[in-house]
Amino acid sequence: MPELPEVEVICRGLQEHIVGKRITAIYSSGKRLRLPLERESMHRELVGQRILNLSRRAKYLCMELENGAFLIIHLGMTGNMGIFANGSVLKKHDHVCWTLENKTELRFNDTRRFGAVQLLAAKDAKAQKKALFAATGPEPFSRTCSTSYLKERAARRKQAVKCFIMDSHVIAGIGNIYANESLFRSGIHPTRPASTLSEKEWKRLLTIIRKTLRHAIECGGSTISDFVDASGKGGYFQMNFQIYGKAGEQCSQCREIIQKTTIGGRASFFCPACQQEDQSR
DNA sequence: CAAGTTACCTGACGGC
DNA sequence: TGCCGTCAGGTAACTT
Repeated sequence: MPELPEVEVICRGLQEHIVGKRITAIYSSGKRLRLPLERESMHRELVGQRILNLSRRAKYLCMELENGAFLIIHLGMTGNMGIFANGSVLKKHDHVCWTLENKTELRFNDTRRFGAVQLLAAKDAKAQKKALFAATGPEPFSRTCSTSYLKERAARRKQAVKCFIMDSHVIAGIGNIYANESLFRSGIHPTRPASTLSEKEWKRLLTIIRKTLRHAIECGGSTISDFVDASGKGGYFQMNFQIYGKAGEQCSQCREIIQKTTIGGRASFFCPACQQEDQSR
């Protein structure tokens, strides 16, 4: 579920509640997440440490501690983070709780446990972090992620453009939903081989990806104000999807019936009129 | 090297 | 009512 905008909103929402606070205790459910939880070292490295900052890279949350350690959190499909009163009743699927000095707790909840909580120990955290993101593509809002960058990366790739923009090694943060939305809004058919997009099309697609992500962040931003107890507030904020999940409905632009297909094993939605398969548009 | 497939996991939902 | 199959999507390891 959480793609770049959701992670960004969670990141911003948590900041004011945790930055500057000291971790006083850690609880974990013992259930396995996508990666094994290093309970011992997490306790050793984090307890007593102040949180310096929280940032986002791709769909990961990166928490930096004053001793130089990092906590890297991925929300997987169903993960969420929230702030709760210390000692309040745990919800089902709360897997990790970091108690803070001000009688609150940061909690990681993840129904399907596709998420992961990774500790980067202080002594080589910088190097580990670098290695972790070595193969990760640029952030969509970064200068590095330019029209020419995308065009060059796509040069010899016959892969569907939808799979291409969802590839985190190419560009960070775009999941199935925003890939569908961005391609629809760009008028590009999702199965078009990535190498066939013109410079002009890449330019439009990049602009629209940025616009779509920014809009989604803004829609989610309204939930920040009441972020305490944010866990459980699922869903995709207030953003209205134009194409995702709309199979059989009329296209908002042309009234054509929206089609559904599978691309790269993922549900894909498109308007056959607005997103022509041949590239002569 | 590119690209396709599978595993990981739970809950919701539809069919019977 | 309940059982079963299917689907949902992020990531990385694996196969082709």
